[in-house]
Amino acid sequence: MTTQTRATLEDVARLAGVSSKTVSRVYGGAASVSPTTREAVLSAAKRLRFRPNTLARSLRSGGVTNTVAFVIGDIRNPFYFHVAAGIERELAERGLTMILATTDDSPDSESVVVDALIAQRVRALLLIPISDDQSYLEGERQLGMPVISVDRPARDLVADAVVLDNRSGMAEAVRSLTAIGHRRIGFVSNPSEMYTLHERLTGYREALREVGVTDTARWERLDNDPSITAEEAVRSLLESDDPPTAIVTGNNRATTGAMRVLRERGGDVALIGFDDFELADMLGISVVAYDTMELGRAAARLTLERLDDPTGFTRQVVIPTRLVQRGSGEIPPPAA
Amino acid sequence: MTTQTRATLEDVARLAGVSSKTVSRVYGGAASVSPTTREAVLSAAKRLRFRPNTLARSLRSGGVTNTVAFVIGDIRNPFYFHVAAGIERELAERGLTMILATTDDSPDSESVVVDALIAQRVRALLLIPISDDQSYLEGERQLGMPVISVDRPARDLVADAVVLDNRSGMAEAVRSLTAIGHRRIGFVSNPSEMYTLHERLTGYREALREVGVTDTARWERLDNDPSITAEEAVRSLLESDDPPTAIVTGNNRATTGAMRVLRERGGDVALIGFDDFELADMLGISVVAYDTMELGRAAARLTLERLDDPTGFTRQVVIPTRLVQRGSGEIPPPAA
DNA sequence: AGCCGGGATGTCAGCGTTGTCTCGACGTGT
DNA sequence: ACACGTCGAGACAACGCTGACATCCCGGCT
Repeated sequence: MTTQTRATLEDVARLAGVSSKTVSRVYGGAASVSPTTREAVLSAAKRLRFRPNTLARSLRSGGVTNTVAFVIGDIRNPFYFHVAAGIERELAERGLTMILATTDDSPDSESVVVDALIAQRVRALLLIPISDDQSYLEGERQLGMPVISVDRPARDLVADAVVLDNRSGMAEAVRSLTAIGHRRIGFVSNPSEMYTLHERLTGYREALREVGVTDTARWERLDNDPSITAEEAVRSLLESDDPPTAIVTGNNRATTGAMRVLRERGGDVALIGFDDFELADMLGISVVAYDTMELGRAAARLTLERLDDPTGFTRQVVIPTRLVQRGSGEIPPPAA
Repeated sequence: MTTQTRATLEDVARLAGVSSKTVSRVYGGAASVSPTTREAVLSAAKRLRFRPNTLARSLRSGGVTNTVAFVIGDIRNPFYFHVAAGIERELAERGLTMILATTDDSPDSESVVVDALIAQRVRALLLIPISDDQSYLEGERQLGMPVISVDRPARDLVADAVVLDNRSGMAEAVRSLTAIGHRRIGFVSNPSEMYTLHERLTGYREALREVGVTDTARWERLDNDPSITAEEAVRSLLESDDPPTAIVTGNNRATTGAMRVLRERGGDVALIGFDDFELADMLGISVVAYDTMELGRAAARLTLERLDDPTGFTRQVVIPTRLVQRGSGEIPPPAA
């Protein structure tokens, strides 16, 4: 009574009394099939619970699937999944499916994971680069596979990319602090990815240089040693000979860490974080915010663009940031 | 100079001077190939940038892919993502890939989305059911497709499931409140899914009945009207004739809402939320917590189990909850 | 010398689908 | 009555791969 095996075009054709090609035509759309035949086919298909086999279809039609891969480092990071959400949304509108793959933040596994995806003949590749060389993708690119780099540019590979306006976002934050009189401003970052850190740090230095502060090294705490937490970094800053009157952080984990320390110490040090986070409004934390989902959407749009025009010039899309003032960033320095 | 089309087994075979079957054997693993030949094949493959075509392989070998689908309502919900993370982790260890699909919380699109996934011949189907009838999956189940229901049981379908211990989790929370003297306890929930809401509400009522409180209706605010926010619900509760001295919430959005209202009113009403959330520790909010990733991991393990033993009895895994006391839930009633 | 076993390789067909080509039937215009 | 175009439908091959089976060669045994 139960079908042991899945129905194929042939099965449907046999039941409907037509050839398999006719069934194919019914599903394929375009070609001409008489209404009577179409009906017969559809009812047979329904009876057999027929589902066209996308695999076979893809194989026949030049190996093109409707699947796009998004490669991320660590799926637990909420940042990544907001981006993924944006991608998924935008792709779904074009009937593309997103498949998510992770490298567990291990640079070595990046190319392994990507290889597996290519073996699955994904239609395009979106990735947050973590290895320091993406040149292994050059061949794919030449074969027409769109490669889109997200959150940071690819290394040694010409590829479309979507990045944040890291530098000016951070500069804006620091300027808002110097505007109210701060000069000694700390920069704290958790171990984090080189590119974004570098850009944000540059923005920080630029903004301070504008008000004549050039020797910022003593206020920079960017330990890439994962054993040193942002909390410790902030404590060491505040206990130094020349403690800052304000702190900016390089990412949201650092912001939370800094927040905890500043809270327990009482609140006269200003704080502005990079990356918005839930409940930041409630906690009164000023941040450099941006539309995380839009980062994904933009990446997806770039993908579609590249699919439509494989030989076009590669583009880099920059997502703007904005300073959200909620209190913590508007605390003036002690002696004004 | 650039290969215009992707290399196939044939191409590699020709270059290596062997038959395509031999190349297949090199990649397939098991069979015996002399070291010399293997070398020749591998170097030819490398030269041609050959990547085996998983699609073709799957097609040939009975249409089985290594892809598992996870169907969720709204990808922006962080809850889903933690679950997805758990699934991905657990599946990756077995070489399975997770593909994420969303229904945009529209019950009607559930079966459409699932259909598309089946057309892709996914190996198993994990879903957070949102339509009120999953019987359309019965055929697939009979064809041996594992169907795992996550966070709530499937409707009208025998399927493995992973759920939270909603009822006793909530009961524990309420008991902790009655233990310190609360009797008038409000239950506030945002519009949310029926099953979990029902279970949690039942736990709430049970715990109150244990201390002789049976008429709880006046303290229940479970508007499924999305236009009524949790904030409003809490306000209306507090302004009623018989205001509660403590509030429990049915999900994390409701918790945040309640928290905001209680904060602005000053803090003599106790609050325990269902679902943990980031920074809850910092805000001192007591919650019923559970391991979100574990929910996903358990679902994935169930999937693997069902793949290994397609005819075994279906199981329901219950993820335990635990009460995390952080202050807001330990506020005693005014007149103790 | 003749036979057997087994390792290394090849041949062939077919997985489910669709592109290409072909064929028959029917309608139209002269 | 005949040529011609159009439309619906089928036959066949092929997409890239692997399972089943065949073949070949060589060492070891009687």
